[in-house]
Amino acid sequence: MGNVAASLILRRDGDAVRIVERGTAERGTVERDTADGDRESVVEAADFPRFVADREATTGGSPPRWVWDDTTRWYPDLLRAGVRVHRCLDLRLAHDILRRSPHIDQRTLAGDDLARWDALQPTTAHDAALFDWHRHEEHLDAEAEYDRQQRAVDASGKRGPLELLLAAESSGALVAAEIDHVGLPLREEVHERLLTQLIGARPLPGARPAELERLLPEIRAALDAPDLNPDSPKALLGALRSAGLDVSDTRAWNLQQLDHPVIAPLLAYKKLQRLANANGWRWLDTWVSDGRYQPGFLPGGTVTGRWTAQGGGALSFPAQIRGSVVADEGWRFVVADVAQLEPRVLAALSGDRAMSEAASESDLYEGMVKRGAVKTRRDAKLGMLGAMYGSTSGEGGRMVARMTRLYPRAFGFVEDAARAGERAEVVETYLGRASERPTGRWTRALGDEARADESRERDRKKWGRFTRNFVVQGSGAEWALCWIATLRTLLWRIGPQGADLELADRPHLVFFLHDEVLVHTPEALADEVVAAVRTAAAEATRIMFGRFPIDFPLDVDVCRSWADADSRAVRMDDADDADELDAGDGPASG
DNA sequence: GATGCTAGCGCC
DNA sequence: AAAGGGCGCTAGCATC
Repeated sequence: MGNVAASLILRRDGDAVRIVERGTAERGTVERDTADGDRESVVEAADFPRFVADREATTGGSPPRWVWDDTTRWYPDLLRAGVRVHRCLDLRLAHDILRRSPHIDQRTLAGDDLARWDALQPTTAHDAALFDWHRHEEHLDAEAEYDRQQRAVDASGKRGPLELLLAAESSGALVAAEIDHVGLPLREEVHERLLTQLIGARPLPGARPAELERLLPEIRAALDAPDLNPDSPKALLGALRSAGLDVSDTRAWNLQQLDHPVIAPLLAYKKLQRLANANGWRWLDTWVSDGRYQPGFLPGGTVTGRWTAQGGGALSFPAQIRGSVVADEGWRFVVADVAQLEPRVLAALSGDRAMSEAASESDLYEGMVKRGAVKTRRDAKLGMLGAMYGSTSGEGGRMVARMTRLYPRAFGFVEDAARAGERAEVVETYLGRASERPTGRWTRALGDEARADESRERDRKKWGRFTRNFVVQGSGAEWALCWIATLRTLLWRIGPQGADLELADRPHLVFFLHDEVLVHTPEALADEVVAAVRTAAAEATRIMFGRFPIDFPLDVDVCRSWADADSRAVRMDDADDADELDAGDGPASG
């Protein structure tokens, strides 16, 4: 990720910020740069944003790296002050990764405040309002932790991949903070109109929306259950059974198979009720203001390294309401997603040439069909999903068995990961994020003495499916982090340059969803943004996999509304299997 | 009234 | 007999 001119290690000290500047004569070493020496300065909190802005502006070509305990404790304030940084090292996120890594000598990370670093949690907008800004972290010694981490990584034997992982993770933290800062453009009036069309006008507090109120008597009549509340799964299940329907749960997919007058209105009701609950008026009031939705992204929130979000449901933003996401006047969205990210990552991490050859097609599954490996796209997909999730029976299981002969390296790779998990071993992503160790009931299930017990055997298999998927999902998340980190840097160079131009004035990332990004950009710069998105993907591939031949083709759309980014929909229409497999197109694959 | 759990469904 | 991974979020419901 380029040469680092200097690391500036930050620590809050009362109402001031103490900054230790460490030259890095030799990248990654802990030795102090004797030519330059450590410089320590103390800056009043009020002057800190300007200090950062100056350093960002004056370090010609080689911006500093800000080393801080936790991006969520530093960066939002800077962004509010109009200051953006090029790069950082997030010690909290790095600590989490290193603490789990089997390549790290954990003694190297041990310090007086180890437990505090272990327990350090990101702050949220909610916390920020509750707690004084330096209450939690003022005693955390970033300099000591930084030194420990550097030593640990240097001695790990995996320095290159781990440094890349920590850099990518840290860049992700910057992206997340920036997205939360600017927000996703979402027009309240469009959303309200959409809700009104689908479920009726905004109801009075406590009342059901009109469309639900309309469906309710139909459902009750069809089941001869005049007081039924369909929102109660228990009551609904009872009513369905009383009506003579043979059901064991009330899932929509199961109800769909049944032939009964209640099914149509009930499924319609469930669908609309879900929308009203998850993304209705209350959601709008809570999470959207002044035309912006703030997703509350938490980088590294998942064991596999995928992000999570808190509160607003950002990671399950329904396709149904993406029409509310509308670019500003004179602006556009550039929407890009990767087709079959995880299968492609698997081909590369296992070094499976046959699979990477099939991946030279924009549709990996068609590539397999075209090369005669499988008969239909549907078969290819069932087999790939089965391999990544651990199907053992049914069509998926059969395809896994067949395709294992065609792609022994890729299929063997996930198989090995599953076996390792079943033996209670830790598995790793491509860059070295380690899976958590089994605890609690899992420890018992994975012990040697557990062999004969059926329920423990089930648990053992389940843990194997987790580690099987971990290596693929986690490595896919790493590719995606490299992608958005590079894209973020490229976007900053597009369009007019100037210190007075803030993030929201330029092309900027507004959403990230595992394998998909949204960039909000002035219309005139959209073509440049499209090129940047593609360049960043190619660069991510090179950074991760070097010369191994693997393609990560993107579907890119320039549009006014997220709903108009229809490459995904078109591809699913073309497919012969959109309805047979789960609602999406597989894991983070499009 | 607060808390923790499950069922169900949304996303990848 | 069947056996697909990772999440968040809501309402309902049991419990304290």
